[in-house]
Amino acid sequence: MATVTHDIGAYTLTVGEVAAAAGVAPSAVRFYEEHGIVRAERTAGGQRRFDDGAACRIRVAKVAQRVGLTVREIAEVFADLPPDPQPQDWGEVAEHLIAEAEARTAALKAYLGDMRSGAKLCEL
Amino acid sequence: MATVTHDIGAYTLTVGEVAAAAGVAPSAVRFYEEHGIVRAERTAGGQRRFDDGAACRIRVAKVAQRVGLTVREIAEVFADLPPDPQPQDWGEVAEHLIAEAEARTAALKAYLGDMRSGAKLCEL
DNA sequence: CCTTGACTTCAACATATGTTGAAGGCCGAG
DNA sequence: CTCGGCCTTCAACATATGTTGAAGTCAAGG
Repeated sequence: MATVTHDIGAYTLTVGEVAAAAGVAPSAVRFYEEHGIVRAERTAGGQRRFDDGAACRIRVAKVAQRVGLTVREIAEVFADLPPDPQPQDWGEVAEHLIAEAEARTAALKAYLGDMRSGAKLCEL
Repeated sequence: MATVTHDIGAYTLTVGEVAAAAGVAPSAVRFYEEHGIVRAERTAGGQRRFDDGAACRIRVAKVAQRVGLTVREIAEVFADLPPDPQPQDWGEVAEHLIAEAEARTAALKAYLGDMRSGAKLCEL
C-alpha cells in the first residue's frame, strides 16, 4: 500500500496540517492535545503526528464550546470513543453532546418560563 | 407608604442582599455591575444600592452563561430592557435568549448530523 | 455618639482558553 | 548532505470570569 499523503487510521499528520484542516491555529491544536481533545504520537525526533480524526474532533469541539461545554467536558465525552471509532461510536457521542445542549437550553427555558408565569422568582 | 425593607422599583438593596438573593458572591455582583448586567445607584457615602430586578438579572445571566453566552452578550440582550421593565419586556428578552440557545444547539446538531450522514467532513 | 458589621477600592491571585516570541531541533527536497 | 521550513518547549502575554485580602469608610442599632 503505497499511499503517500493519506494513510487512513495512521498517525501521519503534522500539527500544522491538522490546524489547517480544523481551521484553528497550531497553538490551539497543541492546547487541545494537552487537554485530551485529540491524541498524537511522536516521531523519533519528538514531533507530533495526528490521525485523520483529529481535525474532526477539533471542529466538533469548537461547535460544542459554543453551547457552553468546557474543554474538559468535551474531552470527557470524547473519552468514550474507542481508538479508530466507527460511525456508530460517533453517533453516540453526538447524542451525548446534543442531549447536553438541549438540557441546558431546557434549563434556560424553564427558568425564563417560570419568570414569565408570574411566579415571584423575579419580582420585576 | 411605610415600606421598610422593600420599596419595589427603588434602589434600596445592598450588594450583600442582592448577592444572597441571587445565590452568588458579593464580588460577583460587583463584577456584573461593572459589566452591565445590573445597574446600581450610589448612596451619599458611595455604597451601591440595587433594585429588585438585580438578583433576577443575575440569576438569568447565570443560566444563560450555561448555554454559552458571554457576559458581554448577556449585557447586550439586557440593554434592551427599559428601566422598570414590564413582563412583556422580559418576554422579549426571554425569546431572544432562547432563540440564541436554540440556534447554537441547531448548529451543533447540523454539524454532527452532517458528520453522521457520511459527508466527508469527518473522515473517521 | 459610637461601635461594629457590611461596604468601598485596589491589587494580587486563580482558572479557562488560547497566542506570541525566542531559542533551538527535525526532516524531506534537492 | 545540506538547507529552509515546520516542528519543539517554555515563558510571557492576553481575555474572560471571578475570588481574596488589605486598608480604610459608611451606616444603623443601642
